[in-house]
Amino acid sequence: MSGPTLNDVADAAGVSYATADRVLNNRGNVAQKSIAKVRDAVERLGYVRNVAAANLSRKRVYRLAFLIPTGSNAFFNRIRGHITSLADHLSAENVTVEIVDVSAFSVEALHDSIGQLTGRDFDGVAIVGLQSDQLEQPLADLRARGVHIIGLVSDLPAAFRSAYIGIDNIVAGRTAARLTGMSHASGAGAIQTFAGALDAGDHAERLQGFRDVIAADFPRLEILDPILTKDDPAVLYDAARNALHSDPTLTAFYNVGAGNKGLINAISETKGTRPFCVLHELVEHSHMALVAGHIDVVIDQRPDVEVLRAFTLLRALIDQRDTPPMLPLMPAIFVQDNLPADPMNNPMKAQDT
Amino acid sequence: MSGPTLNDVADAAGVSYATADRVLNNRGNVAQKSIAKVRDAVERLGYVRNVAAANLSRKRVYRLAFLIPTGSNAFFNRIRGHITSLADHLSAENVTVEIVDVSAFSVEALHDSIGQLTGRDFDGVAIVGLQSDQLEQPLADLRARGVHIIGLVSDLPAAFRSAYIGIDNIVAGRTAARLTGMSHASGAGAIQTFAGALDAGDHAERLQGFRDVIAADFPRLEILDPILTKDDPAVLYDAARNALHSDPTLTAFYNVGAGNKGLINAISETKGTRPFCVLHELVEHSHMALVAGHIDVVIDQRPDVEVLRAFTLLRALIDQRDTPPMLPLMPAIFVQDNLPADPMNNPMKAQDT
DNA sequence: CTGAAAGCGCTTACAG
DNA sequence: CTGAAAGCGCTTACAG
Repeated sequence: MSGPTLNDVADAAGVSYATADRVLNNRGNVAQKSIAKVRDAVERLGYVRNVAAANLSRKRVYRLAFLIPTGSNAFFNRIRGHITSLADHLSAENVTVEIVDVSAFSVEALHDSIGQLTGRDFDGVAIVGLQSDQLEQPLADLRARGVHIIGLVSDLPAAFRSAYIGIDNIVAGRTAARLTGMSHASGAGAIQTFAGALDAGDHAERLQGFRDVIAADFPRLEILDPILTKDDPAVLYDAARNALHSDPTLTAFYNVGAGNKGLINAISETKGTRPFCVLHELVEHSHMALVAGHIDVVIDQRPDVEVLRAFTLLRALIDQRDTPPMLPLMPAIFVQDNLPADPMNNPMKAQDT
Repeated sequence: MSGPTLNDVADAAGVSYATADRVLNNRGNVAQKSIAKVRDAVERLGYVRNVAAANLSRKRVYRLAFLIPTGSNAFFNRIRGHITSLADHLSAENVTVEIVDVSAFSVEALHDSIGQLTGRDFDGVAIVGLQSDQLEQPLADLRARGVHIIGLVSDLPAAFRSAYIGIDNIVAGRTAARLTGMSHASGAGAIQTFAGALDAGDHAERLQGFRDVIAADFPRLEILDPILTKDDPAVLYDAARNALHSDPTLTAFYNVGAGNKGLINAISETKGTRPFCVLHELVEHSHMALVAGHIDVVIDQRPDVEVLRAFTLLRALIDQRDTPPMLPLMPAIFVQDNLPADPMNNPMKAQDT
């Protein structure tokens, strides 16, 4: 069962255990001839290292940090919850994690936070990033210390992180459009869109995916220009209320950004029929709105899966293992009937994708 | 970081390492007084056993078996694929798995297969079950040998297995109904349903969930009685073709069962508009049909997650650990835009829910 | 450049 | 009922 051990390899190669270990872990200081013999033996025996044993021996500790935007944003609170709950689970496997709060949307704040990480002796960090070359220097410094870096939910400058974990926002927008289109049964309609800001990459991308699908497959639907909300519930509330009252021809609402509480409140105060309503991220209030029938569809990026993948990836990176193949993450569609039982939607074992 | 070890516990309790171990693992033969002292020390120190070290030491091997229905059923082929790919991953952790083929839908065949397992020295088995008291005897025998048993996808008599992993089919049917209803934009319509057979519990349940939602929230939609297909693509093909030609008032198709290839073929041969179409299980042909626009929605039970959970649960059971909390599995909704990149939809780490 | 040895946190005989 | 010791497969000083 257990396959050959390093001992078997060393024997087969005719070298000592220590030497076999050296070539396997590229510790250097080994004669070419020995390297060849060991490599050969590994090949022949099909040796595969026992990671559990290795970690036990090494007393490997994984010191991880997550840089997460602060604020009352329900989505990031959910992310926080997933991190803590997984960290809890993983404390038995010698991983410790620290969640570092960063001012949302501020390049400067992020720059400084990354800088502060540098002295801290972390092994790996996951960062909810921004696209700005101002971040390159602190990221490079961090990396120079041997810290592994990945982007989470929102990417960092690509050359300065080992991987990115997040959904494709164009796909998320397309998915929203598909369901919105469906809901019109090939009838005509007008869709009011909302966005936080259009210079933030992800909102623009979602909107674009949305437009692409509507244009291609639902040509009878008109998309009204997005109302910009700064993701502020109060702005959403006013805008939605106003749209609801002043434009009875609207057949759908689509908010690509946050601040949904305001949108939901505006809808719930309206009597009679309402527009078909799609928004992003399953959090407590969107969950409740789905159940109450105030909205129809939530497109969710599965933060539980994202967090789980972040841990898996970071550990693999730290162990210098091949990183497991990470398929693109696809957004999940929720209606009121397939809602997860647990409001936190906990990663159980999480194990599940 | 690493917390207290059993050594610390033994010291604190004033007993030997071996004795501490005995009470922790309930090996018996320990004085009440010692037990109390150890329990107390564990409590005080917050000791938590290092599973990796335990397994390393024990040379624990997990011999698992999966009993899966044979046949060309694409869904079960997908299940098989997930099992093999995960098994591959887990071979490094000393788990071996054998997939045992069983004739589909046959209580006798299942009875015999379970019987044959009894001599085989497995530690845990996952069985795609049937509800029949004929299975109780062989299950009881198997269990008497210390084999852990769980139901997978379709349950066994509940008293004779430790857990069941599968979706709630009523929920699956409700979800299908929600999307079907949505697609009518509060217009009227008529839905042709298809089912393999109505005595098979899961089909009846899906249909019921479907009916419940339509009746409650989409009263203008009429549900036609299901055409029974035995999940045979040829039957589906003929029935769908016939319905398409003879009843132009149909606005939707819903197949609760398998045999979708036939349904898809019938639709793809039809010119002009077609009914809105919802079916179950994402497999190669339903995936392609979604992409091609022959169907609109696939409700999927996430076999990757199910298989992953089966492994996790079986190992926990075998280790006599508390089984991780398993939230009810919710069906996933796929449209052509949020389809997984990998046709096999591999459980990466799978880790994800 | 190479080896022998201790130790990671546990389990499993074995001997009292 | 209790303990001392070997061993699981590795890594890490330490000594050549």
